[in-house]
Amino acid sequence: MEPDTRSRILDAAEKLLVQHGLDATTLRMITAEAQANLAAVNYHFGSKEALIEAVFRRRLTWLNEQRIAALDAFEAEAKGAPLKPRQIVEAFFGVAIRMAADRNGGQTFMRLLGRTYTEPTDFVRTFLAEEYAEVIARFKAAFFKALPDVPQEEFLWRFHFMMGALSYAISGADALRILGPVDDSDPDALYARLMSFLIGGLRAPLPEISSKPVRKPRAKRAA
Amino acid sequence: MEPDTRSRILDAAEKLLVQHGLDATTLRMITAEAQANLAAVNYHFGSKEALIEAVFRRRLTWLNEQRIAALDAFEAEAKGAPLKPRQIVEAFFGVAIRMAADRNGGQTFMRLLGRTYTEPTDFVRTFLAEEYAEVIARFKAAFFKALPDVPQEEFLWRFHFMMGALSYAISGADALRILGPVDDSDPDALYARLMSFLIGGLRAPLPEISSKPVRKPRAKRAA
DNA sequence: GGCGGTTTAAAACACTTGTTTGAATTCTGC
DNA sequence: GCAGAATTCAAACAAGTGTTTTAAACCGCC
Repeated sequence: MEPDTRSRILDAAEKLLVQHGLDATTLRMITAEAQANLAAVNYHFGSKEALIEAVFRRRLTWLNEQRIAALDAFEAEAKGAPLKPRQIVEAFFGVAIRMAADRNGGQTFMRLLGRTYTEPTDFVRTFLAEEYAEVIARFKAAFFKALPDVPQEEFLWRFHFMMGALSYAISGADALRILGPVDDSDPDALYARLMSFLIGGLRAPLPEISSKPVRKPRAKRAA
Repeated sequence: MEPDTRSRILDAAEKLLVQHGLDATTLRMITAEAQANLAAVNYHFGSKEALIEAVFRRRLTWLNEQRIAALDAFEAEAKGAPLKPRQIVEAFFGVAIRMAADRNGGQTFMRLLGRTYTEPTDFVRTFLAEEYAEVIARFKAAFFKALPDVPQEEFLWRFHFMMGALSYAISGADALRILGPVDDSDPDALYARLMSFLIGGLRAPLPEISSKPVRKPRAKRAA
């Protein structure tokens, strides 16, 4: 209860949004959790949409700055030479995983982000796109330089797949409970696991794609 | 307008749920799209929750039956020998991708499923868990047989990551628009891309989990 | 025909949503 | 102290939610 109302609302909103989703989280839930008056959110933020945007922006800008900083560091170290794919993956996804490991709010936020990425309300999507624009451009360039023989479109898809794996990695045991009981308490282990999976997927042999529909070599069941 | 009201409602609900999410989709939107009366959904299904459950169950049971059938076919072919990891991946994820390629409703549903897996309302999660129970058990067993060196927990995580990649693969251009313009019109290409990525990730070298004192001495390739 | 069960229709139900209002209260600088 | 701004508060707002109700229309069938 110590920080000011505005911060308490942001924290409460972050926590509840990841639990219930964007639409199912009501202002009354948020203000109750934040021990603030209902009207406070409209007073401090103007609307529910603006509040949600503030929740995202608060951490997302920082996250992407960290990503770019990590990339800068690797590139300075490389002195113009192409980076190793592993370094680029580390700069983008490692930073995210590390933020997700931060019990001090970062974990909550990353789960929210992972969930929202595929399920965007329109206003969140456009806002996410602009917030990601710079970091995406930087990493695309780095990857094309590191793996010049990988077609652009192919790489974009793999990057997309990697984002999916990251998202599920962060949402963690919530969804994993469907598969079976696992331990997600060790962030270092999760980091190592995800990294090796991502690198393996990124460096997989390029698929053979013909422009015309190909017959799928599939073993039809005998039954 | 040809089929009966119940089917029209199911189709309309499926279409709208993937567009707006579980909570943001209202019964009035659904009944308007289905050209049915508002009360029809409560008459035919009992409640909104029951309708959503029916939307999922209609295709999900069939999907998982297909997965088990595909696994059965491979196992019959192998005559007791362990399957190749690629076959198991094909049986689980290939079937899903192929259903997602079906423009005749399957695509819509798979996007809905991928989105819902990480963002589950409580009742959807418990229902998903029971609907997945059998297929998960079968595939866990097949994988453990095929890759005896891989610790169970390690495999569960990789399976989880693969689900994430699948989910993003299916949600496709919607989310990819953040990365840049790509073509997701060719389902065969998507299938080939995802498969090679998944196999690459699954067969990646096992990570070294340093935090635990017990080391895995046989940390060779995962397959 | 007309009847019984099934389906649709319109309206109202009780409730929750985000937002606004206008008066109290607290804080700030002097 | 105290004016003036900033913040909090309780209450109400209009609009939208899922659900229920009641009557009307439809259907197959003897």
